Amino acid sequence: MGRNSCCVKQTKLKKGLWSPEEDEKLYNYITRFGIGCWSSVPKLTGLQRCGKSCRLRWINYLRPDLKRGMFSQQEEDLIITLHEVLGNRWAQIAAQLPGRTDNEIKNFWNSYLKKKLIKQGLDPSTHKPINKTGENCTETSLLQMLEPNGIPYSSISDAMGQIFQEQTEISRENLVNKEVYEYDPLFLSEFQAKVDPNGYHSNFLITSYDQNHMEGNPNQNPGSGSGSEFESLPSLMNFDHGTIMDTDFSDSTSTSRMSSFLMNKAMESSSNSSIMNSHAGFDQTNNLVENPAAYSWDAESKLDSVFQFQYSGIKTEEIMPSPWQEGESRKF
DNA sequence: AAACGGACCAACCGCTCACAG
DNA sequence: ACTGTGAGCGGTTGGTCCGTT
Repeated sequence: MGRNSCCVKQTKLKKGLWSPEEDEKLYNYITRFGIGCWSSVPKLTGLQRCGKSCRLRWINYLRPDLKRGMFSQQEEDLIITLHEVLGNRWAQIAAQLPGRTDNEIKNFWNSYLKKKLIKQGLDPSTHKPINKTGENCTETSLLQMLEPNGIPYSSISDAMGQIFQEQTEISRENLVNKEVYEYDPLFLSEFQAKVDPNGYHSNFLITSYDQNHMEGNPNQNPGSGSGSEFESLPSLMNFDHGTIMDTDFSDSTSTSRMSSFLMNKAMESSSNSSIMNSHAGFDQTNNLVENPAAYSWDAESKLDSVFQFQYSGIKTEEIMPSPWQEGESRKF
């Protein structure tokens, strides 16, 4: 039995979407004092929010190292591969994708990747081909398989649920026993070894993944300079992703959803660049300096169909858009 | 133009874990 | 060992957008 939500304790606490003013309060506080005790943040900032809500808002939205915009093909492949090994451990998956949040990845998985795997005939839970005997299938995938044949979901759902749950648990247990929790390049190599050469991941290749970057060594991020800047602010290094990297704010649709607070930050400093790199800089006193390029993007810019994705300071080849990037307009 | 439904995603909720007292 | 508290995680929900009818 869990405790009541912290937001329930105090009836006056506000819920729902954050206003630009609230964002600004939280942003100013964290950038000035760093991350400390979240439960005291509402009191210190004057926000009518619970600490939990403040933490979530910072992690998922306000923190400077967030990468916004669509997922690249590489990120997409990495998520699929990590999910195959880690399951729904979104935080651990997010730890391997700097600038992405667990919530973001979880939403991306549920809204797009899961369906993509199903379309490819793969079970999204096991990542194995869906076969007609139901072996290696989850409830969902089997239901999808049977439903077109005229068998109603409801008639088989309950009966199959337990069986599939057991299978999933066994599979998960094996993964947990691997104790793969931290980034390990050899571990990623193992991913490749596990990839079915005939399956979806046949083209997947992790190239030059920078271990120093993953270990939070900011000096291994040539060209950006952002890592070393963050190194000077230990209190802000308590992120899930301990590293800062170039951020692509080029996605116009996602920026349209930014709060006006962040948008204002952008407009203030977007005089000379259409697609900006996001660099949060800090001065000698560990205060965040509003770098002319920080939080800046051109709200009018459209994402090129072919764009460059900078990963760990290593520029990858041009990445072709995902099918859904080509075929449908999507918001990210 | 209005109604409807699906997709998306920010935020919440319930729970576990870690840790201090 | 027990209890209280805060942090963090994963599942779920509800509001909004957008395409279709």
